[in-house]
Order: sequence, then C-alpha cells, then structure tokens
Amino acid sequence: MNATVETACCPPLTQSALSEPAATRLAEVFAVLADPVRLRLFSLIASAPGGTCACDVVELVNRSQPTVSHHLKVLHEGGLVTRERRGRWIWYQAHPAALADAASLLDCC
Amino acid sequence: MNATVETACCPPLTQSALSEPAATRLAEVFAVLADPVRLRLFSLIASAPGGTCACDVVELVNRSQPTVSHHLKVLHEGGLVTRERRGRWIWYQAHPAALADAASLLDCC
DNA sequence: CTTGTAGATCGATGTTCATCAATATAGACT
DNA sequence: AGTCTATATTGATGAACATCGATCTACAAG
Repeated sequence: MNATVETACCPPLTQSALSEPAATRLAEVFAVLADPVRLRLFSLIASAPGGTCACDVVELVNRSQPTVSHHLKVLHEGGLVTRERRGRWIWYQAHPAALADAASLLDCC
Repeated sequence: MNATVETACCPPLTQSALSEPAATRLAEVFAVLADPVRLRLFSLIASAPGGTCACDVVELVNRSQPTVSHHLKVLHEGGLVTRERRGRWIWYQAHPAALADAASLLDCC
C-alpha cells in the first residue's frame, strides 16, 4: 500500500457519486482510521513536535508491544506516518498527506 | 447511536492527543465509512439533489437487497443519512454534520 | 380482505481483524 | 562473541462483520 489517494481531490464525497475503485481505495484509508488504538497512536505521534519514539507509546495506549507494533505497521503502510531508525529506536512522524486527501473528500476541496 | 461527534470540534487530530473515549467514538465514525459499498451508497445519496429512494440504489451497488438494507441502516445509525417514508418508499438524504465533525479533526477546524 | 411491492429482520457462513504469548531479528555496548 | 534492549514476526484465538437466502412487516391499491 503506502500510497496517497490519487483519486481523492475534487469533487468531494457529497457532490458526485464515487466509482467502485475509488470507493474501495478510500475505504482502505478510512479503515486505517477506524480503530481507536490507531487513532490514539496517530494523534500521539502527530501532536508531538519532532515525532515520537515507538518505545514511548506502548504504555500510553494500554496494549501489548506486539499489538502496538502491528498498529504502527498499519499506520505506516497506510501512509499516515513515516518511520526512521535512530540508533536502537524507531521514530515515527505524522505524514498528513493521506489525511488531507481524505479530508478533502469529506468537505472542502 | 445516531449522534454526532460532540467531542470532535477542536483541536484537530494533529495537534493534541485524543482521549480514549474520543478515539473510540471517532473510530466508530470512520468505521461507518470504511466500507466501499457504504461509501458508494452515501455518495449516491449525497450527490442526488433531494435525496434518493432506497429502491433505486440496490441495483447500483451490485449487492442483494438485504445487504443494501444493512448498509443503509449502518449509515443511518451513524448519523450520516436521514430517512423518511414517502408512501411505499423510503427516501434517504445526506446529513453531513457527522462528516463535518470528522473532517474538522482531519485538518481544518 | 387480498394481493403486490418495498424494506427490514433472521439465521447462517466465510472472512477479516484485534489481540497476545512466544519467538525472532537487529542494533548498541562491553 | 556475548548480552541487553527495541522492535518485528509468527501462530493462535475469539470477536466483529459483509454477505445472502428466506422470511417477516408495512403500506397501498383493488
């Protein structure tokens, strides 16, 4: 995956019917966001200036380390976060382009 | 359900960490949108001026009548569409308030 | 009241997914 | 090399969900 929604820009969801492929792709983006743990992880990463170390978020969301690793992978594959290794740790940063695509469909554009 | 996201307005997802209840509620909204059939149904309803009759959309999305009925129920319970009976038929109209709440979290506010 | 039609509900099925324990990998430091 | 720590992967399990056929309900018109 790891892509943005190239079909997302204009017109928004309320102005013309979605094609089946566009609906399928957009639904994948929303599916990434359709989990409370992933939403919290993303907001933690996005709201921290400079990003967040994976080591810090495990305890914040009350899930096991494998579960958090799984959700971070989903966020990364969905293109919502970038990952970078720094020594022993891996730092995540928000990559809001995919979000902006989704948001453009929801209202503005 | 059938509610808007009362906790959604300000600040957006990228500026402060979500609380667990807010994340749970917002994830429910995204889960409603995380299905291609529902996205197409919503865009069909929202893009038709005056709304759409349920009788018209079954064939448009290539699913059985019970499946379409199920998805329309999910959209309605999620507050994304309103329903109104007109004689034998039921008309759906987009109710974009919940969408706007979600969009406000994704970017603007 | 009967018939026909629109839509919802029920029950079953196969699939997807969140979760965790156990294990593996990978880097840093001695 | 060996050890410690951070993260990923594997495998299993239970729950949620999309789907459909069959059936039920609700309304309108004879």
